[in-house]
Amino acid sequence: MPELPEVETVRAGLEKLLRDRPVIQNVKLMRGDIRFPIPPELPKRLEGRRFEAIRRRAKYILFDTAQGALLSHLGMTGSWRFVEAGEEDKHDHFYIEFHDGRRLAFRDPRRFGIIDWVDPGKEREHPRLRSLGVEPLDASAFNDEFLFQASRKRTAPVKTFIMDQRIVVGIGNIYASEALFRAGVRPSRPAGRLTKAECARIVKAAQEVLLEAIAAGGSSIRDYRQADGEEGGFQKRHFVYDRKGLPCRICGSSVKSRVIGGRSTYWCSTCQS
DNA sequence: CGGGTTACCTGACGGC
DNA sequence: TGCCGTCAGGTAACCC
Repeated sequence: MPELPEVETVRAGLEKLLRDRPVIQNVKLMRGDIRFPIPPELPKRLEGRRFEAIRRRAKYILFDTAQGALLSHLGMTGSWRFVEAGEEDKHDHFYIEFHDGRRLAFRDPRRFGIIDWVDPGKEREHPRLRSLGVEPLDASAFNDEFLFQASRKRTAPVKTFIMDQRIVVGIGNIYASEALFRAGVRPSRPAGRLTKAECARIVKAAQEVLLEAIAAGGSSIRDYRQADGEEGGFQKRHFVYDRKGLPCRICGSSVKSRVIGGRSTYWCSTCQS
């Protein structure tokens, strides 16, 4: 579900809402049965501490404390939300209760999310973080030369390639289709046959679409909400995603869709080659 | 190693 | 109304 813009929106929202750095009074584990079990020692790591900073790496959010960090991935349906009395849900996996009386819940109906603990100084070797590729908004790392070199001899479709988190992080199923539309490159093109110029267009398009989506608060298709509960607004500005059979917003021809790499993929066969 | 498929889960939606 | 099939912002574990 959430890709880089949604995760970044949630991170920024949490950072703002927790700016006064309230002390964590207690952590209540409700159910630990997500993809990988929630570490049972989470409460003792967090209680009595405060979040010194809230950062993002790829689609992960890191909540820094003085003695390590809480790591979260939202999977498809994960969310962080402040929950008032009476707003509890059976899909709440744990609550973080602050001294000021607020209660932050990690909610994840489909349970594809990840919660883990990162020991101080061990970020680079953490199993979930160590194989991640470059940040797409880091222009010094994600550029035409990088994408061109990384894609040589790769036969996978370019859409699958740019969604590979070991290459470049943060791009998921929505923004892969949207970026390739803007770049004028068909998603089925073998990555290894992209020209340098096409790589440059893909990099620029991906950075633009991610930044615009962040500015709009992300895309709310189904579950996703910002940290304050509001919907994102970028879904209104999708050119192709979820628009099968509808007219291309540029040329009017019917938007195409088929499964590539196991994921629904959208493109305009007139605008993209 | 690269590339392809399957599995993990719940809930929403459309067709009958 | 209800039942059933399909699909969903992701990723890890397999297989070849």
